Amino acid sequence: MTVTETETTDTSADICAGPPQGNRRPDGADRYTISEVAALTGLTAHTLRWYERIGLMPHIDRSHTGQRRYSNRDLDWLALVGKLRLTGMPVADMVRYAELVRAGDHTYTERFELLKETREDVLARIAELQGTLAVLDRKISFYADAGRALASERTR
Amino acid sequence: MTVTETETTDTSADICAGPPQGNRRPDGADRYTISEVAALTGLTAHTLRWYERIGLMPHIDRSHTGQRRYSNRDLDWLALVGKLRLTGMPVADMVRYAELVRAGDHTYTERFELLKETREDVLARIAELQGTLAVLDRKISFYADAGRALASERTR
DNA sequence: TAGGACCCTGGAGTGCACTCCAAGCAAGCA
DNA sequence: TGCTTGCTTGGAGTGCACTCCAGGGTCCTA
Repeated sequence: MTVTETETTDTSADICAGPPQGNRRPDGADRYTISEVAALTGLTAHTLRWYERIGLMPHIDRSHTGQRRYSNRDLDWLALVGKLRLTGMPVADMVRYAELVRAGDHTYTERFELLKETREDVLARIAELQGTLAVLDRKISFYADAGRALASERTR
Repeated sequence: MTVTETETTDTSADICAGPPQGNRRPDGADRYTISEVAALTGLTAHTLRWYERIGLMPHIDRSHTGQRRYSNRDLDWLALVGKLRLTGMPVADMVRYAELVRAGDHTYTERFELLKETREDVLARIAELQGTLAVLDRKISFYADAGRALASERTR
């Protein structure tokens, strides 16, 4: 049995994926230029090349003249990277994950652990934000009350 | 009527305030040194001085020899700043808010708007994170299934 | 009154995640 | 054939949020 990242192909369950990365080409005809991928992902061409340089991308296929040709699979990987980036995960950690994927099946457990840790981080982050939301809501209602008091002062 | 930030004194409703900023001194005896505030807030003394330099803090009281003496009110402000920082609000925006507070009552509406915008940002951020959580959960269960398959393969 | 811990300042340095640049090659079109 | 547009590279530059340093003053305790 082989544990690969092919499952990233399933993006059907994605909720609120940033910029709509709609018009994909069917598998087999999926050879996107860097600027097409930039448009599709919302990243700049600069950033895409940089991701590759630091090892965050698998080796991208090239045209006969050396230009990058991205596949649907590369797009899936970028979608995952985008999600992980949203969690605030440092790029270095994402590179580590990419290395594990490249290294093959024996890194399976480590990947699993990394994902579970990330999940915990995300839950903690959500809790933090909800705490902040509570503070914000108290302040907002304070200002709203003050606003009403000010208004009634004017009409008095 | 005066709309000040005295309401920040009420921290009773704070949920999950980062490092427990418990042992405060009673109002009137609240003259903390910079290192005490550092311990209380989890910020470094460097960062506290830097916050002051960029205008993120009100003017901090000084001892007769020029050393900073923070008050409970300063601590409250720092708690709010900490919350806003958690939302990912840029420091420049927090400085803007601080300026509005310093400027007085006539900035009331602007502050209100800023808080409401921030609230929207936080809600959007939470939604994003929940989207990421969904992706993470799918991947995690994929790995868990793969793990079970691998295990049953071994016992076969 | 000596020593060590703490505090002050302006300015320089750090780490991260991009972001841009210069110089050159390649493809499509008038 | 020239022009425009897009792609290539290594390396340098940017903006943010700290983080640290040098050189000096202050506080407290023995």
